[in-house]
Amino acid sequence: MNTLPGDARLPRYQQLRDHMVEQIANNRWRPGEAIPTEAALASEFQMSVGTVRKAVDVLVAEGVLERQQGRGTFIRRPQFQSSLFRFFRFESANGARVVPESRILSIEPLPAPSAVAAALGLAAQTEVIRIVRLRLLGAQPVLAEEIWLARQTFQPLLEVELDRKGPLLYPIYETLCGQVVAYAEETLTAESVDAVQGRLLQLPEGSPVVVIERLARDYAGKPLEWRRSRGHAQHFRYRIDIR
Amino acid sequence: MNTLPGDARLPRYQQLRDHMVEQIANNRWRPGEAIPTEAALASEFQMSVGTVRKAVDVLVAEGVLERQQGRGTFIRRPQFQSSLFRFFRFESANGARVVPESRILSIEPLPAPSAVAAALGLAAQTEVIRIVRLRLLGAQPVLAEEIWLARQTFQPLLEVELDRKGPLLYPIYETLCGQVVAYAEETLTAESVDAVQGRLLQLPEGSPVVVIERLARDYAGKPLEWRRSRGHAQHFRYRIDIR
DNA sequence: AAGTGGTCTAGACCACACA
DNA sequence: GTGTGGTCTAGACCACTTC
Repeated sequence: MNTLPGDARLPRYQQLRDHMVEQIANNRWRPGEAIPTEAALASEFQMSVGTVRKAVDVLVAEGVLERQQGRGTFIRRPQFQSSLFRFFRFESANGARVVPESRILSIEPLPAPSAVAAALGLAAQTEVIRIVRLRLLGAQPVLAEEIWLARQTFQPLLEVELDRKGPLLYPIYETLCGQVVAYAEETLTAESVDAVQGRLLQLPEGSPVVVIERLARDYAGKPLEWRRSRGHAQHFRYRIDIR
Repeated sequence: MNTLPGDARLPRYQQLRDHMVEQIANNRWRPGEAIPTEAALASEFQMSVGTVRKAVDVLVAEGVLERQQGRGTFIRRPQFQSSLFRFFRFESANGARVVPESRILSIEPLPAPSAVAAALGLAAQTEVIRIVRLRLLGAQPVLAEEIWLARQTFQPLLEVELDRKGPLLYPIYETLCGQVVAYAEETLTAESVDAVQGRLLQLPEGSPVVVIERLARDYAGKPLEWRRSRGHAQHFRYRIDIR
């Protein structure tokens, strides 16, 4: 038995939803784990199973939870490497999808430029870490990325050989820095590549490139990472259903 | 009282959902109209209100219906002109969003090229209508569009002065041809503009443009229109939330 | 067989729209 | 006030997973 915090004017299923998000944000439940059964939650918070189901429905629709009939309901671990696949077609010679390798060109602490500080919600000049890296298929560069992180939180990254740890950063954030990326906002634009980026991507200056800016947040909504990725427009294809 | 058609092994709420989609597809209910109340549907199909609510929930999530507390549940009329706003920022001098004007450059019947026939689900060489038009803000072209329609269904378009009827085609399809666009699939790509399109858009050859291909369908899923729009990448910005 | 989520019921009361 | 959708209850039984 327990009582729900939060605004009592809200529907009870919303209060429960908010409470569960908070549990996840506070690492009470970890990604991949099962939450208590619907019956257990109903009895803990003195509500009917139907109300619990409605709260869970909301979180499933938001992509936070995942139901598995007969097994339980689990905290979903977001699959962010799929993000690039939504935008860029990276395929090996036989047509299988491939995660491009990663080559880190630089990683260094520096005072935050004002745009980065604003995006990450930091005071101007706060120390941040900038990572510049290339993503490659074989020898061919396909994406150039700039990644910005608060130094205070991500200091451990400066003390390891990142390139040894594979192309995906978010699992590293989780194991090394205890930070879980839960949501992200992405903005797509397109532009003509400049000389610097063109050299990185081995494209003639003026070639069309697609730019993806991403702000990644934890379950509590706190900004963790800001990154800007540029890729050759020729690999870019994005499909969407509208109504 | 009534019985539901369809696969009786499916959950009853799914059967009701399918039935309602069929009603809409057959123009039994028109966009903007209210569907029967939940209580009426429950008694008509001999199920509880909770089951009706679940069927309606699904259709609301799919964007087909819209609930209005205290008023009723309505067939949603899709607002497709907002599609371009999702991708391109068209603003007047004072920052307000504007629907670009339309200037039709050509409209003519011709045998379907094979790619168009495939997209529209027509036999090769079926007669189709091709519309080429520019979208402009003031004197400035911002989008160039190619639009393909089955001639048999859209013949009335050839017999009117389309430019007199405003920049939005879908309301015209509805009033003149009785066709309601319900869903669409869009594919985004980017490329360097060629000489022909560059002249239309008043851009130097090689400038980056974003290409949107759209296949629009009616409620029954039948393809109605295939179009390809090109716009200057500088106006392109698309934001998305991921999890 | 036991435990989980999935479907469904029949009712209650609340919040909002509208005449 | 009447009618609509919105919330919530307390059960029942089904389908699937796991032991």
